[in-house]
Amino acid sequence: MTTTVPVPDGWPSTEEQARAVQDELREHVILDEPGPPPGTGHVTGVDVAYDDERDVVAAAAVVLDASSLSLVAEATAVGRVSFPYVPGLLAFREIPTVLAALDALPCPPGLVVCDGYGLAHPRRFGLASHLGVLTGLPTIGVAKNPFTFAHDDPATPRGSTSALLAGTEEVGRALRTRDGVKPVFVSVGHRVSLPVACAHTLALTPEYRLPETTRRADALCREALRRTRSG
DNA sequence: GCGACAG
DNA sequence: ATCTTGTCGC
Repeated sequence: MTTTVPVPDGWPSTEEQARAVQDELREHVILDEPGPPPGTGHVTGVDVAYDDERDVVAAAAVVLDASSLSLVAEATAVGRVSFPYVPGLLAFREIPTVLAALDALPCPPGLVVCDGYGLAHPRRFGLASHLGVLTGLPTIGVAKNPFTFAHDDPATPRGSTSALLAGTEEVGRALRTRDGVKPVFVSVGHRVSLPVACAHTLALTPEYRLPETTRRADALCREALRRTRSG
């Protein structure tokens, strides 16, 4: 079942408004909790796919058992594109529909894994941070690119890390999830520590570079978008 | 001022 | 993100 969502009332309509929202909500991020132990409970991946031509966005939330990585539940939602893509303001484009997909789940999500950044953000409030503050859930961000941040190449073996740096501040880590393959970029969202976020990411990558959560959420939201086009 | 820039 | 064929390899 796919739920349909409108753009929320009061949603920012300018970049200036959106940045002001980030500056305000940032105060509510919790950074001093370790987060759920890797391999226990639920882990949920969220992702979105777009059809800018038709102004449609589809989101998916996929709940896995953290220990076996088997499917527990999944939900999708479709909505209107709520913001243009602006680097640093990605959350305003994705969050309304992602929230609807999470709400449609029949069980608690546990840790939420986002496709993008949390703390590693120009104002230290990326998608994962934003989603965490709005839901109260523990969240992390796992991105495929280093954005504007600096990093050294991690050593070759899976599990190797290097700091993601904004100046001298460590805002995340480059984490090698497969031997010799381009690393992913992990940052903290809400209520999870950086070492625990990296441990979760490793637990979610037994076979591929990207976490099973995001792989499955990606496949599901694309399928939901296709159903929107044909049905 | 110019370019770069998560998805 | 999305547009897109074949191709090399496990």
